[in-house]
Amino acid sequence: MRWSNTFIPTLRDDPADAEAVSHKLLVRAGLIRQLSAGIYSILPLGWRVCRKIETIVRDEMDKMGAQEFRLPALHPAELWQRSGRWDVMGDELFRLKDRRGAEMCLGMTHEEVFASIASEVRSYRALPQIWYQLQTKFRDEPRPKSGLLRVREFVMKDSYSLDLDRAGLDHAFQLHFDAYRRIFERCGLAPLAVEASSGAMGGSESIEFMVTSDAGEDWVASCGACGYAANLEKATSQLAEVADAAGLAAPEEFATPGVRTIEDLVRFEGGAAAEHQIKTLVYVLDAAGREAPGPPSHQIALVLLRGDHALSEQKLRDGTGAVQARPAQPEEIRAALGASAGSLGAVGVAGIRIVADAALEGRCGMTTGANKDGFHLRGVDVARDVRVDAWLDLREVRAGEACPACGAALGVAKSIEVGHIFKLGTRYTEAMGALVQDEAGNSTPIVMGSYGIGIGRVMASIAETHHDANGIIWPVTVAPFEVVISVLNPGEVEPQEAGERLYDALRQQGIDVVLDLRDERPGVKFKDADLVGIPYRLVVGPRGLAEKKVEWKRRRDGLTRELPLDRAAETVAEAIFEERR
RNA sequence: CGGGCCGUAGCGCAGCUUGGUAGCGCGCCUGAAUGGGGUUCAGGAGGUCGCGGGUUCGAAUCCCGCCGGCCCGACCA
Repeated sequence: MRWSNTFIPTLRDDPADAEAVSHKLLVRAGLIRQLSAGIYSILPLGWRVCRKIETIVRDEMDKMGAQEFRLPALHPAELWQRSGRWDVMGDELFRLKDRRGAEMCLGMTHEEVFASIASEVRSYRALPQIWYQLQTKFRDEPRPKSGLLRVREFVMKDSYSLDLDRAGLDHAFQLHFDAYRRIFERCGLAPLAVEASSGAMGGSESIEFMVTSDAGEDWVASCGACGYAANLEKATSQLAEVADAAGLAAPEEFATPGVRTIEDLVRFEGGAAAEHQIKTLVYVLDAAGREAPGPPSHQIALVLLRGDHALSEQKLRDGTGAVQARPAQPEEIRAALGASAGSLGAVGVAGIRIVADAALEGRCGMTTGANKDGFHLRGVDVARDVRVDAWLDLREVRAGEACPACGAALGVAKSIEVGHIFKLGTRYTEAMGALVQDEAGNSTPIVMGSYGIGIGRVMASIAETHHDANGIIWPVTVAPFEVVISVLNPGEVEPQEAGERLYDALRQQGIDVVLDLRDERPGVKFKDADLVGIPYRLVVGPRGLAEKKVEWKRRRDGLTRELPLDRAAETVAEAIFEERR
């Protein structure tokens, strides 16, 4: 390609509405343009990067024996109604009607479609299968942000494993785990594989691939000592024992005028330290759970935590089976408990579901609200005074707490989710009637797994982690071009011809090269090459040409060498072959 | 969905308080010089001032409504 007739609209200024580094750089370097909130056009340079990422993904998928499909993006409502997700997915599912008024939606993922196709698999002998596609997903995110990191329309590699049993699923899951490792590594990323919540997807086990970055939106707890890593939605830690004072014979009410928060009560004369308080939160859960179809019903629940602990809403959802969980409104709280936030407690409460964090188990001498505005109870013995329906892990882990595996201090870092793999089980295959006959002739639902990688998010994550003050620094494996030849005096015959010869020679070696013959000042070409992030630059200018040499510069670290003109193509090609892997 | 900020040329912005024929920088086009890190000079093109309504002799500017975008929060497979 020639730079002059390739559409590379670089910008000098950061776009005003961009915050994330990758957003600024991808726009400035001319890879993407925004069309609407969370909707982006991929420009030629961006598309080159995406295609290289896709090629790596396809290569690794094909290596595990997966077969590529192309499924529709437009789905009939009926499909989603069958799995129950039509009601569960809420506003995130783009819904529309066709001309006859039939309800449809745009696919946010493809478990339903693949499972319905899988219903044509009738015999265990046809298993296992791994099916995949690269295709556009639509999710009406409440808040798109950070350029390509969180969007409403994006391309995903999604794959689905079909197996006769759990052991088969475990194997397919492991194949994906290993393939994902290689894919990200080849893209220049080193994501952490972390335990994650499966959320509304359902299933028994899931692992996210997380790239540490401030632009990320998930928090990951990880242990530098033993390698334990988990999304904060799932992470646990070891807690130090708290010594309780001898309890009272019964809870004792005391006046606490003006006390509204845990902190207030810590400071209050006759109050209690936070770890000796019970935090009482009121939540509204949809009780239907994820198995039952139809619109969910709602239920008030009390959520109890140690005073100094924070609730993880995802753990609450996971622990209770709720799909939605939201804090109750003040009126709902008053109706349920007869008091307002600040004086709430679970002692003596009947007829309301009570879930408690495991850290409260066996505690006594605790202080909590009395369900009477301006009053609290002290001397509460949890086992004796509170009717707990379920003990759950509800607490959000904090940095510095002890690793559950080895006891070392956990770190917590912001991360971008670039991939997620799920062991789904039989939820979708049962719903879609994807049953096979096993060896004994019994009909049994296919066991399914699902696995996703966001292509655009991978591209943005690379930009997010590979850049400097001058622009992006693409790894050779995904770079829009591997080499740029900057000809400094394009108006003169000799440099131009030298540039063209180099260009032809590199093309012949199979190198992805762009020739910059634009009538621009050298500085402009250098700035553009750096901004766009091309890994290698060859400079053909009068200075070197006088000695039959060209300058070879590596973007990554600025390493510069003089190469003899007649050997340059060969030398550069060798270096690139080395880095392609 | 709650809170905040913002829509003026391809990009970045000023003008709005105090209404009077729309401006700056970059980029773009033409010409000249220059030629190893966004060079310089001269000339030029380009705008329904987000949309609709109102007030006014007159609205980018004041008022009302709507739409769109960004950030924080809620939410998020």
